[in-house]
Parts: sequence; C-alpha cells; structure tokens
Amino acid sequence: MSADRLLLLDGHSLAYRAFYALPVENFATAGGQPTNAVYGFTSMLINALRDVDPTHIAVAFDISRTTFRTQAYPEYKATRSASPPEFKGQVDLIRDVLTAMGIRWIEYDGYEADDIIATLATRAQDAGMSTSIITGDRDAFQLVTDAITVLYPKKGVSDLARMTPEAVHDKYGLTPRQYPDFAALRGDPSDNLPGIPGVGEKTATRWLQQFESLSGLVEHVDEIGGKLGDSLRTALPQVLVNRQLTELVRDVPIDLTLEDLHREPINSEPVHEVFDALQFRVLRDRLFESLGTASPAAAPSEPTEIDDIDAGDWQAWLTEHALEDAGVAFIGSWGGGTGQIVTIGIASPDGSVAAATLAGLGAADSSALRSWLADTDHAKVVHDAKGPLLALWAQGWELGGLRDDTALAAYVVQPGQRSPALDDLCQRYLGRALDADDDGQLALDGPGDEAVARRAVAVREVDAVLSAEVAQRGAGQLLGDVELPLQYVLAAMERVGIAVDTVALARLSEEFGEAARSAESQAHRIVGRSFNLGSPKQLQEVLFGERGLPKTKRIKTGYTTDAEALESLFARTQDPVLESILEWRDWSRLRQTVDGLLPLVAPDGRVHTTFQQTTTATGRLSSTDPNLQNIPIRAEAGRRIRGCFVVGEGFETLLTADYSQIEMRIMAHLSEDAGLIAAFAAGEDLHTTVASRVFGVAPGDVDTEMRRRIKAMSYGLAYGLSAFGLSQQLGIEPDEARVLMDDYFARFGGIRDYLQGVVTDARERGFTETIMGRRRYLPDLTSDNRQRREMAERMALNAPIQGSAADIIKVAMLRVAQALSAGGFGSRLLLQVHDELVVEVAPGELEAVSHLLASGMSGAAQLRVPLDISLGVGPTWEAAGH
DNA sequence: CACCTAGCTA
DNA sequence: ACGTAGCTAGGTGC
Repeated sequence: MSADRLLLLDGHSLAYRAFYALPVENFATAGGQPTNAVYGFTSMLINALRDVDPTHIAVAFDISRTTFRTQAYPEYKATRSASPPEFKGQVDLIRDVLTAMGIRWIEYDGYEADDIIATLATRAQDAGMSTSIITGDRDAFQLVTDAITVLYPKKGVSDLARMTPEAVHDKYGLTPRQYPDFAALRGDPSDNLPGIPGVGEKTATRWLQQFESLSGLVEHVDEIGGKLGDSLRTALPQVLVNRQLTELVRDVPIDLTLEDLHREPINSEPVHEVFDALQFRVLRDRLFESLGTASPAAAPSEPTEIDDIDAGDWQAWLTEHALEDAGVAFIGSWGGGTGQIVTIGIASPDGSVAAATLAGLGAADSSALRSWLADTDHAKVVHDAKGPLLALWAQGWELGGLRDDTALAAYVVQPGQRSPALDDLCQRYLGRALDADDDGQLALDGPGDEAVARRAVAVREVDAVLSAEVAQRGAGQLLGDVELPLQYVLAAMERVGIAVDTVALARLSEEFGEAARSAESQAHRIVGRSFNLGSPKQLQEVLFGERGLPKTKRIKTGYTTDAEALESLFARTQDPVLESILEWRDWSRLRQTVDGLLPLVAPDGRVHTTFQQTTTATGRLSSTDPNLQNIPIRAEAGRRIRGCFVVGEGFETLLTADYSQIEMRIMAHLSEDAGLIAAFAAGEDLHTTVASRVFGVAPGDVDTEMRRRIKAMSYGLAYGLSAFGLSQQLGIEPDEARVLMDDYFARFGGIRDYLQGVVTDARERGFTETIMGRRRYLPDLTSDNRQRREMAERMALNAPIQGSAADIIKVAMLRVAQALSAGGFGSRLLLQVHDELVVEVAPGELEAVSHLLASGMSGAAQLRVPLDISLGVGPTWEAAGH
C-alpha cells in the first residue's frame, strides 16, 4: 500500500486563485460564460495529475458560509465580500468538469474544505499512503509531514511551491505543528481574525521559537516585558479564539473510504462533452496528451539539450536534422527598419536542437546557415518574424519558407490581447513557462545558446497547438494569405522609410517654439505670475481658483481643462487667459510633434517607423517610433509638418491613394441597404445624396447644415452613436437628434436592421466577423453590468466595419507590392494610414504606378458598391494629399 | 514606474 | 454614461 499516492484539491480556494490570476476578459465561451476560474483550476488539476500521478484523488468544496467556526465566532470571515458576478457559476462548472473526469468531489455541511482535506490526509497517512494537497489556504501548512506535502500556488496557476516540513521551516522558521500557533498570533485579516497590535510575523516567530508553542507562551505570558507583553496579555483571549478556529478538524465524519477515492481511468466521452461546452481545446489536448504519455516526471522546463556542432559541421547538421517545419528563434535587436542578430536557435522536428552565435561562426558554417534560412523549400516557424527579418536583411540574408508565425497565428485567433509574447503563448497553449525573457530582444540572461534554443523549441510546440486552433476558427486563409505575406511587405516599408527635410523640420521647431513662448508669457502676464501651463493641476488652480471661472465637467483629478471646455468657457466669460492657454497648447503641441520626429531621422535622412501587426483589436495596423499615422493634417500649421515629408533623392514624386468613404461603402455592402447602394451608384456627393433622401428634398436643395448633420450621423452609425452623442456633436437638442435618427432609419431601414442584427448575432456567437472572417470576441455582450455591455455593443457595431476596411487595405497592399515587384518597378510602398497608401515613385513610372495603385486598391475586394480611390501627386506628403 | 490628462490620426 | 480604433508627451504621485 505504500506506493499509493492521494491527491487532494481545495476546490473553492483554487477557483478563487485562478479567477484572480487569469484575466477574465481572455477566458469566455462564445456564449459569453466566463471560464477563467474553471480554466485555471482545470489546468492545475491536469498538471497535478501529470506530476503527482496519483492513485487516489478527491476535491473538497465549502458548502455554505455557516460552519462550526462561524457558530463559535460570528465575525469569522464576516468581512469577505460577495464573489464577483463573473465568478458565480464557475464553481458549478468545475464540478461538471470533475464529474466528467470521474473525480469525486466532497462537501460536508458545517465544515470547510480544509477540514475535509485534513481528515482525508490524516486517514491516508494512517494507512501508509503519501498525500499531496493543492490549496491556496496557508492554514493547510499545519498538515505537512514527511507523508503529506502541500502544493501552494505562488503566482498564476502553474507555479506551485512544494511545502515539505523543510520548506515550511525555511519559510517560517517553524515546524508545521507550530503553524496554527503562529497564525493565531499573527491574526488573519482575510478571515477577519485580528492579530495583536505591534506583533507581526517576526515577533510571533520569535516567541514560538523561544517557547515552542502557544501554550508554552501562555504559561510564561507574565515574563514578556514591555509594551508587547501588555499587548499580548490584552489580546490573549482573541489569540486563543484564533487558535481554536485555525486548527483543522481531522475527524469529519465522511462516510467514504479511501478506496472510494481510487482514481479510475478517464471515460473520454463525457470529458469531450464538457470540454466542448467550455471550449477548452488546449486543455483537452493537454489532458489526453498527459494521459497518453503517462510520464509523471515530464518536467516542463528542463534545460534544453543542445547539439554540439563542431566548426565546419553546420551543413551536415542542417542536412541531417532541419528538413521540414523547424522552429527558428532569434536573439538580437531590431527596430527602426534595421537590426542585428546575435544568436539563432533551430529546433528540428526530430527533436534535436542547435544554436549558433553568429559572431563565432566560420565562413563555411555561416554560409550553410544562410542558405538554409533563405531556402524556401525548408519550411520554418518563427515567432514575430518581422524584427528578425529586418536584422537578417541588414546583413544581406533572407528568410524563406516561413510557413507560420506564432505571433500572427495567436493574433488571428484572439486579437483581443495586445501583442502576444512567446512567453504568454507558452503559458496559454502549453501550460508552462518559457523561462526566458519574452520578446527575444537581448534577453536578461544574455545572448545565451540556452535561451535561444528554448525559444526555438517553444515556437515549434506552440505552433502545433495554435495551428489546430487557427483551423478550428476558420482563420487559416486570413493568416496564410494575408497576415503572413503582409509581414514581408511591412518589413520592406520599414526598411525603406520616408525621407524627411530635416532643415525645414528644424525651422518649424524654432518657429513653433517661439510662438509657444510668446503665448506662454502672454498667459503669465494676464494671470500676473508664472505657472506651468502644461500642468492640468496648476491650470485648474489658476482658472477655477484665482480667476473664479465656472467649473467644467468633472474628471478624476478635478475639472477638465481640455480644449472643448476652455473654448466654451471663453464663449461665456471672454477671459483672455483662455485664448492664450489654447494658443500655447496648439503651438507647443506642434513643436512637441516636430521635436519627437527629429531625433528619429536616421542617418539616411529618412524616418523608419515600426508597424505593429498584432496590437489592435479590429485588425488595423498601428505605427510606433514614431507614429506616422497621426501626423497633423486638419489645421494649416500642422499641415506644414506634413510638408516636411518629402520624396527621396533619385525618385520622381510621392503618390498617395486613399479609399473614399470606405467605411460607408462597407456599411452598404454588409447591410445590403438598397437606398445606400443606390446612393453610391448615383456617383454624386454621398452625404448630399443621403441628406436629400432623409430630408425629402432635391439634392440641389440640400444646404451645408443638412449635409453636415447627415455626414455626422452616417459616420456615427459605424461607431454605435446614440441620440445623445449625436446631439452633443451637432450642438442640437437630444430630441432633435432623435428625430434625425428616426428619419434617417425610415429611409435606410436596411442599415437599422443590419446594425441590430450585428449585435444580436454577436451576442449569440460570442464574436463579430469581418468580410475576411477576422473575429473579435466580445464576452461583455452578456455582461450584467450595463456600462460594460453597452460598450461591448458599440465595439460590436464598429468591429466588422473598421475590421473589414483593415482587411481590404491589407489585401490591397499585397496586390500593390506584388504588382510593383512583378512589373520590375523601382517605385515602392512607404506608408499605410488606415485608408491611405503612400508610394515613392521612381522616375518615369508615375503613370503606370498610378494605374497599378488604383486598380490594386479598388480590386482588393468585390463589394456591392464600387471601391473608389482618389490619387494625389506631389513632392511632399502635404502636396500629394487631397 | 504607472496612471492620468491632453491631443493628434483614420 | 452617453462614438470606434490607435500612440505619445508631460505631469503627478507612488
């Protein structure tokens, strides 16, 4: 019987731990049921089945809030707040999982889960079994013996501290038997058990080390001097109550025998059923994998065995091992259109792993590695390949045969989380830590072979799980035909960059700075003292304090001083300081933009942004370092910054092309509204045409105000605008806005039906979808919290429209890049600004490239309305604008 | 260092 | 509370 191993879990405490360790927004079924607690618990369970490989197993639950402890001491756990709504129901789901897996779960009226565990562990010890207990409650440490180990979650759901008698002693300086005495002296705020004023863990430990036990301390209580002694004597009755409550009951009359807890082979049918309902694909794979291999010692982060490759032997190794579907990882640095590779790791499908530090490689080995990386016949999987790609290009190397990219795969599966790091994917899809720095950029542990090898292995393993997930969600085409090839186009755009007239830019900085200083001293003069205009706090003191201006809208830190509020204040009070402040804001903002740009001009006279391909929830790109997607255009002064982006030397001109009203066209396509489709077919000004229908007048009789209102309404629709919001924006009464909306929908009923359908549909399916099948998951659509729910509804309205536009321009970029390359043109793509592309045109290519660009963009999707493109040509980005 | 406010883009 | 999606700068307080 001595080989028997009992595994006991505390259901509630682990569910709670998991709930707070895993972000609830990332774990929900398509139907909106939150599952983070179930997921985390099940993940811990699967890991424990693998690591402990128990012969007997049970899970204990608390049954109600009244136990013998609350009867003895009504304040016990009285300060515990009600569980969050997202947690409710998840415990029942955990019970479903256990039932499906054939695992006993036990609850006993009047006792806590810990008492059940204490009872079973004690019985098992008497029977000569060894026991592992997983619980998030430290009171269980009192149970630890040579035969009973507590596994206590340190952080997250996969990092468990193994509490043996030695470990308890290392951590507390006490034996497990002394732990309840220690807990009683320290008190426990989470159980609402007060401690002794002035006595913390240190003093409690010292006393117990000195007197052995609480009763020993009580015997000598009069010998404790000073304030602490007085405190102790005063608090002693409470301490004794604490002690009584902390002691776990080891004889709960459970009418099950240990043999009833014998672990049975899993019946896979019910497991599939429950895991299907919870949409636990990854966990299911992990569960069956661990049962299949049944290797209890499968340590997750063992050091990777790296093949020792002698100088000159790389070609041989690559030929022998890295044939197909190798995981490749890079450590180095990249960004700003360039980079440097330090180390490369390769994990072969046959299990062997190699790592190379490029600087230490001989010519023959380097050339072998270079050819293998470039070879399109050798499929490779990389995590976030764009950076490494830039670094490889910088040394004249290529990366061919990129079959998958785990960052992009994770993004099409779940665009919700920002920028999936390999470390996170490892945790999410493999249930283990990567144990290295996350993004491959010069990890803390240095450019070591070990780190890069581990990453290469992880990429392969993550890819295997993720590929199935991609297929299941129907995202294979989006990934393979759009995102993967687009990565190369983006890398090329980043490498090329856009030329900047730094002299003109520096002049602007001076000019804007001078204007800002002048506005600043004007403001100081009016107020009569100097203050920091950039400090919202000081601004509030000046405006609402010293000058006694009426209060604006409340914000967290007082009252807003944003431009809109200051303008309305000025309209009411004519206080001249407001004008100076607004003017200072404008100029200093412009100077800030210029000064942010200048240091990012590379030695080649160009700015190389970085396009983020995995950060937006809708499928759009974003741009950083610098952000070239928010260069001013509306105000004249700001537009001059655009004028500093120029055509590069040796090129003829800049060419820009943008989609006209692409979001409204997508709305027409998706809603199939006949009126809107006809409005586009009419070919006249869209907003005028729509306004003439809504107001029932001839297009010629639509005045500018009518057109303005309709334009605002049309665009607002794609964002989930309310009557209130529309009234705010148009400066009209909410009732009037309501009438406008009703009139609009009376003429364009298809739009109303479509928008309603989007939300209903998304609520049922759990996600929205773009024309290319890009999903956005919105579990909050079923939230009880009205604010969250309505926010999710607006996201659901916008995601298919914004996301489809993103799909279309991505396809357009691929078509344009492909056509430029196939046609042997020297012209090249420089920028993408959501609905606009900027191209640098080589001499003599303007006409051909204009045509190619326009047709590449308009042909990127076949909608029910045409995709109109407008082109602009000029020596600067401003001049080429529209 | 994290958060807030502000302001720029599509 | 009241229209989506982003990025960056400066101030503030831990």
